[in-house]
Amino acid sequence: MPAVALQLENELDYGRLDQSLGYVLRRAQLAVFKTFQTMFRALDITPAQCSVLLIIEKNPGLTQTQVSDALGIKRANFVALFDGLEARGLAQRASASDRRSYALQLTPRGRAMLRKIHAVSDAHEEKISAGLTQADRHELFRLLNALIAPLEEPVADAE
Amino acid sequence: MPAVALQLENELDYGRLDQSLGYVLRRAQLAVFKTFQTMFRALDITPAQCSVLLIIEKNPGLTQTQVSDALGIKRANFVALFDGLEARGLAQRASASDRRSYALQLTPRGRAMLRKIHAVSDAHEEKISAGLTQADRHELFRLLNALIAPLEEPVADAE
DNA sequence: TATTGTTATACTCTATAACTATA
DNA sequence: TATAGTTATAGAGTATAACAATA
Repeated sequence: MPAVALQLENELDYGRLDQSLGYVLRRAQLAVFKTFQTMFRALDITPAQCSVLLIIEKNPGLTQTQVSDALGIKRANFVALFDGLEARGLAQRASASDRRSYALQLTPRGRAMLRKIHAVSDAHEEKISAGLTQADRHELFRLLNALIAPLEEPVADAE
Repeated sequence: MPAVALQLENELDYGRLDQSLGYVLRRAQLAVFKTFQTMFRALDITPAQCSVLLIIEKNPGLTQTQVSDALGIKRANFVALFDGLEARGLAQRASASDRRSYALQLTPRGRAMLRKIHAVSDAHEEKISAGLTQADRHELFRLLNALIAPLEEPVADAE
Protein backbone atom coordinates (compact mmCIF):
# COMPACT_ATOMS: atom_id res chain seq x y z
CA MET A 1 0.00 0.00 0.00
CA PRO A 2 1.51 3.33 -1.05
CA ALA A 3 2.13 6.01 1.58
CA VAL A 4 -0.37 8.22 -0.20
CA ALA A 5 -3.18 5.88 0.78
CA LEU A 6 -2.11 5.98 4.41
CA GLN A 7 -2.16 9.75 4.53
CA LEU A 8 -5.60 9.68 2.96
CA GLU A 9 -6.59 13.09 1.71
CA ASN A 10 -3.46 14.57 3.19
CA GLU A 11 -4.21 17.58 0.97
CA LEU A 12 -1.16 19.55 1.88
CA ASP A 13 -0.74 23.06 0.62
CA TYR A 14 2.03 23.57 -1.91
CA GLY A 15 1.39 27.31 -1.91
CA ARG A 16 3.24 29.18 -4.59
CA LEU A 17 5.22 26.11 -5.58
CA ASP A 18 2.34 25.08 -7.81
CA GLN A 19 2.39 28.55 -9.38
CA SER A 20 6.14 28.42 -9.89
CA LEU A 21 7.13 27.75 -13.46
CA GLY A 22 10.55 26.70 -12.23
CA TYR A 23 9.11 24.10 -9.88
CA VAL A 24 6.64 22.65 -12.38
CA LEU A 25 9.36 22.55 -15.01
CA ARG A 26 11.62 20.66 -12.63
CA ARG A 27 8.89 18.13 -11.84
CA ALA A 28 8.22 17.62 -15.54
CA GLN A 29 11.90 17.18 -16.34
CA LEU A 30 12.28 14.71 -13.49
CA ALA A 31 9.27 12.65 -14.59
CA VAL A 32 10.59 12.56 -18.15
CA PHE A 33 14.04 11.55 -16.94
CA LYS A 34 12.65 8.66 -14.93
CA THR A 35 10.66 7.49 -17.93
CA PHE A 36 13.84 7.69 -20.00
CA GLN A 37 15.73 5.56 -17.51
CA THR A 38 13.05 2.89 -17.53
CA MET A 39 12.73 2.71 -21.29
CA PHE A 40 16.45 2.92 -22.10
CA ARG A 41 17.55 0.50 -19.39
CA ALA A 42 17.79 -2.35 -21.91
CA LEU A 43 20.18 -0.29 -24.07
CA ASP A 44 22.25 0.65 -21.00
CA ILE A 45 22.75 4.21 -22.18
CA THR A 46 22.41 7.62 -20.53
CA PRO A 47 20.73 10.70 -22.00
CA ALA A 48 24.15 12.34 -22.35
CA GLN A 49 25.68 9.36 -24.18
CA CYS A 50 22.59 9.26 -26.35
CA SER A 51 22.92 12.91 -27.31
CA VAL A 52 26.60 12.46 -28.18
CA LEU A 53 25.84 9.58 -30.54
CA LEU A 54 23.02 11.56 -32.15
CA ILE A 55 25.25 14.60 -32.71
CA ILE A 56 28.08 12.53 -34.21
CA GLU A 57 25.60 10.72 -36.41
CA LYS A 58 24.52 13.99 -37.98
CA ASN A 59 27.94 15.66 -37.85
CA PRO A 60 30.74 13.09 -38.23
CA GLY A 61 34.27 14.40 -37.80
CA LEU A 62 33.58 16.95 -35.09
CA THR A 63 36.18 17.41 -32.36
CA GLN A 64 35.56 16.65 -28.70
CA THR A 65 35.41 20.36 -27.92
CA GLN A 66 32.84 20.99 -30.64
CA VAL A 67 30.57 18.20 -29.44
CA SER A 68 31.03 19.23 -25.81
CA ASP A 69 30.13 22.84 -26.56
CA ALA A 70 27.13 21.81 -28.63
CA LEU A 71 25.72 19.77 -25.76
CA GLY A 72 26.77 21.97 -22.85
CA ILE A 73 29.19 19.37 -21.48
CA LYS A 74 32.53 20.44 -20.03
CA ARG A 75 35.49 19.23 -22.10
CA ALA A 76 36.99 17.62 -19.01
CA ASN A 77 33.84 15.59 -18.35
CA PHE A 78 33.46 14.59 -21.97
CA VAL A 79 36.58 12.44 -21.85
CA ALA A 80 35.21 9.72 -19.57
CA LEU A 81 31.83 9.90 -21.26
CA PHE A 82 33.36 9.20 -24.67
CA ASP A 83 35.74 6.63 -23.22
CA GLY A 84 32.64 4.67 -22.29
CA LEU A 85 31.25 4.81 -25.80
CA GLU A 86 34.64 3.85 -27.26
CA ALA A 87 35.10 0.96 -24.83
CA ARG A 88 31.77 -0.45 -25.99
CA GLY A 89 32.82 -0.06 -29.61
CA LEU A 90 30.05 2.43 -30.42
CA ALA A 91 32.24 5.38 -31.44
CA GLN A 92 35.91 6.13 -31.97
CA ARG A 93 38.55 8.84 -32.00
CA ALA A 94 39.97 9.09 -35.53
CA SER A 95 43.04 11.18 -36.31
CA ALA A 96 42.40 14.68 -37.59
CA SER A 97 44.43 17.16 -39.63
CA ASP A 98 45.05 19.16 -36.46
CA ARG A 99 47.05 16.64 -34.50
CA ARG A 100 45.92 18.06 -31.16
CA SER A 101 42.39 16.87 -31.76
CA TYR A 102 40.36 13.88 -32.90
CA ALA A 103 37.68 13.50 -35.53
CA LEU A 104 34.87 11.67 -33.74
CA GLN A 105 33.12 8.93 -35.67
CA LEU A 106 30.55 6.21 -35.23
CA THR A 107 31.49 2.58 -35.63
CA PRO A 108 29.24 0.07 -37.43
CA ARG A 109 28.17 -1.09 -33.98
CA GLY A 110 27.42 2.52 -33.10
CA ARG A 111 25.19 2.85 -36.16
CA ALA A 112 23.38 -0.33 -35.18
CA MET A 113 22.91 1.06 -31.66
CA LEU A 114 21.53 4.27 -33.12
CA ARG A 115 18.82 2.36 -34.95
CA LYS A 116 17.72 0.95 -31.60
CA ILE A 117 18.01 4.39 -30.01
CA HIS A 118 15.79 5.89 -32.70
CA ALA A 119 13.14 3.26 -32.03
CA VAL A 120 13.20 3.60 -28.26
CA SER A 121 13.37 7.37 -28.55
CA ASP A 122 10.22 7.41 -30.66
CA ALA A 123 8.47 5.24 -28.09
CA HIS A 124 9.77 7.47 -25.30
CA GLU A 125 8.51 10.63 -26.96
CA GLU A 126 5.13 9.01 -27.42
CA LYS A 127 5.06 7.90 -23.79
CA ILE A 128 5.85 11.33 -22.36
CA SER A 129 3.33 12.90 -24.73
CA ALA A 130 0.56 10.61 -23.51
CA GLY A 131 -1.26 13.46 -21.77
CA LEU A 132 -0.98 15.79 -24.74
CA THR A 133 -2.77 16.11 -28.06
CA GLN A 134 -0.66 16.54 -31.16
CA ALA A 135 -1.49 20.25 -31.11
CA ASP A 136 -0.58 20.42 -27.41
CA ARG A 137 2.77 18.82 -28.09
CA HIS A 138 3.55 21.27 -30.88
CA GLU A 139 2.50 24.17 -28.68
CA LEU A 140 4.66 22.91 -25.82
CA PHE A 141 7.70 22.93 -28.10
CA ARG A 142 6.95 26.48 -29.13
CA LEU A 143 6.52 27.67 -25.55
CA LEU A 144 9.62 25.94 -24.23
CA ASN A 145 11.74 27.36 -27.04
CA ALA A 146 10.23 30.80 -26.41
CA LEU A 147 11.15 30.47 -22.74
CA ILE A 148 14.68 29.29 -23.44
CA ALA A 149 15.62 31.84 -26.11
CA PRO A 150 15.98 34.97 -23.94
CA LEU A 151 17.71 33.01 -21.16
CA GLU A 152 20.36 31.26 -23.28
CA GLU A 153 20.90 34.21 -25.57
CA PRO A 154 24.47 35.52 -25.10
CA VAL A 155 24.72 39.08 -23.82
CA ALA A 156 24.23 41.24 -26.89
CA ASP A 157 27.07 43.78 -26.94
CA ALA A 158 25.42 47.18 -26.99
CA GLU A 159 27.42 49.79 -28.88
CA MET B 1 33.97 37.31 -27.59
CA PRO B 2 31.80 34.22 -27.19
CA ALA B 3 32.84 30.97 -28.83
CA VAL B 4 29.74 31.15 -30.97
CA ALA B 5 31.11 34.18 -32.78
CA LEU B 6 34.38 32.40 -33.49
CA GLN B 7 32.68 29.41 -35.04
CA LEU B 8 30.67 31.77 -37.18
CA GLU B 9 27.71 30.00 -38.73
CA ASN B 10 28.86 26.67 -37.38
CA GLU B 11 25.30 25.53 -38.10
CA LEU B 12 25.66 22.05 -36.75
CA ASP B 13 22.82 19.60 -37.09
CA TYR B 14 21.09 18.64 -33.85
CA GLY B 15 18.94 16.14 -35.74
CA ARG B 16 16.15 14.70 -33.64
CA LEU B 17 17.45 16.31 -30.48
CA ASP B 18 15.58 19.47 -31.44
CA GLN B 19 12.44 17.39 -31.92
CA SER B 20 12.92 15.64 -28.60
CA LEU B 21 10.60 16.91 -25.91
CA GLY B 22 12.89 15.40 -23.30
CA TYR B 23 15.90 17.29 -24.60
CA VAL B 24 14.14 20.65 -24.95
CA LEU B 25 12.64 20.20 -21.50
CA ARG B 26 16.08 19.53 -20.05
CA ARG B 27 17.51 22.65 -21.72
CA ALA B 28 14.64 24.74 -20.38
CA GLN B 29 15.02 23.36 -16.87
CA LEU B 30 18.77 23.98 -16.97
CA ALA B 31 18.32 27.58 -18.16
CA VAL B 32 15.77 28.22 -15.43
CA PHE B 33 18.05 26.66 -12.80
CA LYS B 34 20.96 28.88 -13.81
CA THR B 35 18.72 31.93 -13.63
CA PHE B 36 17.63 30.81 -10.17
CA GLN B 37 21.21 30.47 -9.00
CA THR B 38 22.06 33.97 -10.20
CA MET B 39 19.04 35.65 -8.68
CA PHE B 40 19.06 33.77 -5.36
CA ARG B 41 22.83 34.05 -4.82
CA ALA B 42 22.36 36.98 -2.45
CA LEU B 43 20.02 34.91 -0.26
CA ASP B 44 22.44 31.95 -0.31
CA ILE B 45 19.67 29.40 -0.67
CA THR B 46 19.08 26.42 -2.94
CA PRO B 47 15.84 25.52 -4.74
CA ALA B 48 15.43 22.54 -2.38
CA GLN B 49 15.88 24.64 0.77
CA CYS B 50 13.51 27.18 -0.70
CA SER B 51 10.83 24.57 -1.32
CA VAL B 52 11.18 23.23 2.23
CA LEU B 53 10.65 26.69 3.72
CA LEU B 54 7.65 27.28 1.45
CA ILE B 55 6.05 23.97 2.43
CA ILE B 56 6.56 24.55 6.14
CA GLU B 57 5.19 28.07 5.79
CA LYS B 58 1.92 26.72 4.44
CA ASN B 59 1.87 23.54 6.56
CA PRO B 60 3.55 24.14 9.93
CA GLY B 61 3.97 21.07 12.14
CA LEU B 62 4.66 18.53 9.42
CA THR B 63 7.20 15.80 10.14
CA GLN B 64 10.44 15.37 8.23
CA THR B 65 9.04 12.35 6.44
CA GLN B 66 5.95 14.26 5.34
CA VAL B 67 7.92 17.18 3.96
CA SER B 68 10.42 14.83 2.31
CA ASP B 69 7.66 12.84 0.62
CA ALA B 70 5.86 15.99 -0.51
CA LEU B 71 8.99 17.27 -2.24
CA GLY B 72 10.41 14.00 -3.49
CA ILE B 73 13.44 14.16 -1.20
CA LYS B 74 14.79 11.02 0.47
CA ARG B 75 14.39 11.08 4.25
CA ALA B 76 18.09 10.38 4.63
CA ASN B 77 19.05 13.38 2.53
CA PHE B 78 16.55 15.65 4.21
CA VAL B 79 18.49 15.56 7.48
CA ALA B 80 21.52 17.54 6.28
CA LEU B 81 19.31 19.84 4.25
CA PHE B 82 17.24 20.77 7.29
CA ASP B 83 20.34 20.93 9.50
CA GLY B 84 21.48 23.75 7.26
CA LEU B 85 18.24 25.67 7.68
CA GLU B 86 18.30 25.10 11.44
CA ALA B 87 21.95 26.17 11.74
CA ARG B 88 21.04 29.47 10.09
CA GLY B 89 18.11 29.90 12.43
CA LEU B 90 15.51 29.81 9.67
CA ALA B 91 13.57 26.76 10.86
CA GLN B 92 13.51 24.39 13.80
CA ARG B 93 12.61 20.92 15.00
CA ALA B 94 9.91 21.21 17.67
CA SER B 95 8.80 18.26 19.77
CA ALA B 96 5.73 16.39 18.56
CA SER B 97 3.17 14.12 20.20
CA ASP B 98 4.80 11.14 18.51
CA ARG B 99 8.19 11.26 20.17
CA ARG B 100 9.91 9.57 17.24
CA SER B 101 9.30 12.62 15.09
CA TYR B 102 9.56 16.41 15.05
CA ALA B 103 7.02 19.10 14.20
CA LEU B 104 8.86 21.35 11.76
CA GLN B 105 8.40 25.09 12.21
CA LEU B 106 9.65 28.39 10.90
CA THR B 107 11.49 30.79 13.17
CA PRO B 108 10.90 34.56 13.07
CA ARG B 109 14.10 34.79 11.04
CA GLY B 110 12.70 32.11 8.72
CA ARG B 111 9.56 34.18 8.20
CA ALA B 112 11.69 37.23 7.41
CA MET B 113 13.70 35.16 4.93
CA LEU B 114 10.47 33.99 3.31
CA ARG B 115 9.44 37.57 2.64
CA LYS B 116 12.69 38.02 0.71
CA ILE B 117 12.19 34.68 -1.01
CA HIS B 118 8.71 35.72 -2.14
CA ALA B 119 10.10 38.92 -3.64
CA VAL B 120 13.01 37.26 -5.43
CA SER B 121 10.76 34.43 -6.53
CA ASP B 122 8.35 36.86 -8.14
CA ALA B 123 11.23 38.54 -9.95
CA HIS B 124 12.56 35.12 -10.99
CA GLU B 125 9.23 34.01 -12.40
CA GLU B 126 9.02 37.24 -14.35
CA LYS B 127 12.56 36.81 -15.65
CA ILE B 128 12.02 33.26 -16.91
CA SER B 129 8.70 34.30 -18.45
CA ALA B 130 10.34 37.11 -20.43
CA GLY B 131 9.82 35.31 -23.74
CA LEU B 132 6.20 34.46 -22.99
CA THR B 133 2.96 36.40 -23.07
CA GLN B 134 0.65 36.07 -20.08
CA ALA B 135 -1.50 33.68 -22.13
CA ASP B 136 1.61 31.71 -23.13
CA ARG B 137 2.64 31.34 -19.52
CA HIS B 138 -0.79 30.08 -18.50
CA GLU B 139 -0.81 27.65 -21.40
CA LEU B 140 2.66 26.40 -20.50
CA PHE B 141 1.44 25.55 -17.00
CA ARG B 142 -1.49 23.66 -18.43
CA LEU B 143 0.69 21.68 -20.84
CA LEU B 144 3.39 20.81 -18.30
CA ASN B 145 0.78 19.63 -15.81
CA ALA B 146 -0.91 17.62 -18.57
CA LEU B 147 2.44 16.03 -19.39
CA ILE B 148 3.26 15.26 -15.77
CA ALA B 149 -0.08 13.79 -14.72
CA PRO B 150 0.04 10.43 -16.55
CA LEU B 151 3.74 9.97 -15.72
CA GLU B 152 3.55 10.64 -11.97
CA GLU B 153 0.19 8.95 -11.51
CA PRO B 154 0.66 5.85 -9.32
CA VAL B 155 -0.26 2.57 -10.97
CA ALA B 156 -4.02 2.44 -10.72
CA ASP B 157 -4.95 -0.97 -9.35
CA ALA B 158 -7.34 -2.45 -11.88
CA GLU B 159 -9.94 -4.73 -10.31
C1' DT C 1 6.88 -5.56 13.90
C1' DA C 2 6.80 -1.08 11.78
C1' DT C 3 8.12 3.77 11.55
C1' DT C 4 11.06 8.19 12.41
C1' DG C 5 15.10 10.19 12.28
C1' DT C 6 19.83 9.33 11.62
C1' DT C 7 24.54 7.87 9.96
C1' DA C 8 27.48 6.01 6.66
C1' DT C 9 28.38 5.29 2.14
C1' DA C 10 28.50 5.24 -2.85
C1' DC C 11 27.51 6.75 -7.34
C1' DT C 12 26.51 10.19 -10.77
C1' DC C 13 26.94 15.06 -12.52
C1' DT C 14 29.12 18.98 -12.64
C1' DA C 15 32.91 22.49 -12.03
C1' DT C 16 37.89 24.14 -11.75
C1' DA C 17 42.78 24.00 -12.08
C1' DA C 18 46.74 22.36 -14.10
C1' DC C 19 49.35 19.47 -17.16
C1' DT C 20 51.02 17.75 -22.30
C1' DA C 21 51.35 18.06 -26.94
C1' DT C 22 50.53 20.43 -30.50
C1' DA C 23 49.54 24.83 -33.11
C1' DT D 1 50.79 32.41 -26.67
C1' DA D 2 46.73 29.83 -27.37
C1' DT D 3 44.11 25.53 -28.01
C1' DA D 4 42.68 20.24 -27.66
C1' DG D 5 42.65 16.70 -24.90
C1' DT D 6 43.56 14.96 -20.44
C1' DT D 7 44.02 14.16 -15.33
C1' DA D 8 42.95 15.01 -10.70
C1' DT D 9 39.89 16.63 -7.59
C1' DA D 10 36.08 18.67 -5.18
C1' DG D 11 31.29 19.73 -4.65
C1' DA D 12 26.52 19.00 -5.32
C1' DG D 13 22.52 15.74 -5.70
C1' DT D 14 20.73 11.37 -5.09
C1' DA D 15 20.39 6.31 -3.81
C1' DT D 16 20.54 2.27 -0.40
C1' DA D 17 21.43 -0.16 3.92
C1' DA D 18 21.47 -0.33 8.66
C1' DC D 19 20.95 1.36 13.36
C1' DA D 20 18.55 3.44 17.88
C1' DA D 21 14.46 5.21 19.81
C1' DT D 22 9.75 4.90 19.78
C1' DA D 23 5.23 3.26 18.41
